[in-house]
Amino acid sequence: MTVRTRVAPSPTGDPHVGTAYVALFNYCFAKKHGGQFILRIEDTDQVRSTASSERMILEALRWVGLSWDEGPDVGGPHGPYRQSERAELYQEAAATLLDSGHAFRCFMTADELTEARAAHQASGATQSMISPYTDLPRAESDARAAAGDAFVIRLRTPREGTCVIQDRLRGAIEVPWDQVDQQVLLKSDGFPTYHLANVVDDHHMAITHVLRGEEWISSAPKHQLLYQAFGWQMPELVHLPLLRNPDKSKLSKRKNPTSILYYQRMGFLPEALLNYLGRMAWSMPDEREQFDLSEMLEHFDLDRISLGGPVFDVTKLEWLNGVWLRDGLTEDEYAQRVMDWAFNREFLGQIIPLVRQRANKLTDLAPLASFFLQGLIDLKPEDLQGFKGIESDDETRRILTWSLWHLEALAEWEADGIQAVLREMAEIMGVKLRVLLAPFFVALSGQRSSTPLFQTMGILGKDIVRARIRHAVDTLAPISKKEQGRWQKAYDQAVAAHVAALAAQG
RNA sequence: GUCCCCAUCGUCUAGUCAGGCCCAGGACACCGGCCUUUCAAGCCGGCGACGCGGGUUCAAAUCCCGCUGGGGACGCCA
Repeated sequence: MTVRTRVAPSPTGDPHVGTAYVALFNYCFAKKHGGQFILRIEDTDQVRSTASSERMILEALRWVGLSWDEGPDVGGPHGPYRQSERAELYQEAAATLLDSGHAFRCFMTADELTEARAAHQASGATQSMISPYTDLPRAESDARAAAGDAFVIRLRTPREGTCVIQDRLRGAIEVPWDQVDQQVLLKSDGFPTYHLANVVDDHHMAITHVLRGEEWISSAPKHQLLYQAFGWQMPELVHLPLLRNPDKSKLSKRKNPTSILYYQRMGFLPEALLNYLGRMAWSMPDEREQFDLSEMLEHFDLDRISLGGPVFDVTKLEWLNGVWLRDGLTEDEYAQRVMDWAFNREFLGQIIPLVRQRANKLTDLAPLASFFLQGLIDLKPEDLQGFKGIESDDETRRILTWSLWHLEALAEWEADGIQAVLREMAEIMGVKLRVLLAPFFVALSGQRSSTPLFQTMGILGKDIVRARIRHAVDTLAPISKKEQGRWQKAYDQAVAAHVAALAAQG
């Protein structure tokens, strides 16, 4: 049997380093065994999936040096490789489960569900919740469906006994069945959830081994149940430890830059980033720190995976990147990398229009544009003090923090959208736009005035902006847990009040 | 709260499955020194961990149990 693995990112945001980490291990495992590595796009969330996210994820994975044998861009014998294009397959699968009694229709509305969940929680129940439609006779269920009542299809789960799943790294894992919920398999929009789609696709794509994040362990019983219901052979499960923030929680963009694009923009080499990800939970037999993909592949062994969740330590990544920069490249290659990174037509082309009116000589460009080429900006508290219209450090910190939160909601990171969001923020906070913006100039460029802010932010990119703003806030004073909670509440209320006011206006 | 996973320096880890070679090795960071016109880089040195308690054993970082701690899941997200 040929080993076949896959990585299945969801195109709902920026390319995540965790995706590259999981992809790397899947790639190495498949290739080590002479097998194939597949890339599949899990875009069953109609609301959040975007084409641009998918494009960025593919580009980012290629950038770090990964490639796949089958995927939406390269095709393959088991396509299509985008779940939104495989809808029929899941519908059929769901119908099969309905007929075999392994699944049932649930007619609860979203509101009913929310209420039931609250009641369930309040009751102090220690078992998973059960739908009132679990045992609705099939004829009645069919009748309601035919009448046009909205429904989802849920998995019928055993209520007694213990489920045993096998994890390649951990051995047997036992989960009481009464803890396993009646997972929605098909949503009311007719699209499958991850759970159904992933089982159906892994089977049809002949996936033999699933290397995925540890966060999936708790849904493994449901997946196993599905394989059994379909009468399919289940792939071997390998749950990888999760990448962590410095505080040990699951790596998240609120606490740490997680986008591959950020590390690219910050001047990390793809080889170094991939090398570093290969050092997460894994080590070379001789413990060497620097290695490339082919070397990792040569020595890859699942048994060398350690199970403690590794903290993604940017400082060590920086050191490793330095090693690559110093020892891994010839001078010509180095020069080429610098050009690829920022000294190219495309990147300079974005910056030139912003600086040319402000410069009399080419030498004027360096001081005007240097911050486009920097990482974090070195700031002293005084740099962020004495703004007209701002009374205190806390006000500055709040302006920056709230604005950052507000910007998170932006679907597409470009100047016009950024402008709209910040204008709205000024209104919400009841300050003039120019007052609100003043700290941004310093936080982002280190100077009181610079190139036009919104366009500048667009070019810098979401992650650099986020990192610099956070750094500026920290320069004045790090946000304490208490403050975080208080501000979040106040922010939510202010936004709600603003929305209400707008609605009242008509 | 319930269930599940995990546990070696601050961080990444070797060693754990096949107990003795480990009063625990390497790397990052930090501190000190050497080199050097400066700063880096490099080299040398220092600091620093088997979470706790019970067992099993001649012998435990390694095996077993409990506790504690950390993490994850509990969505018509993935």
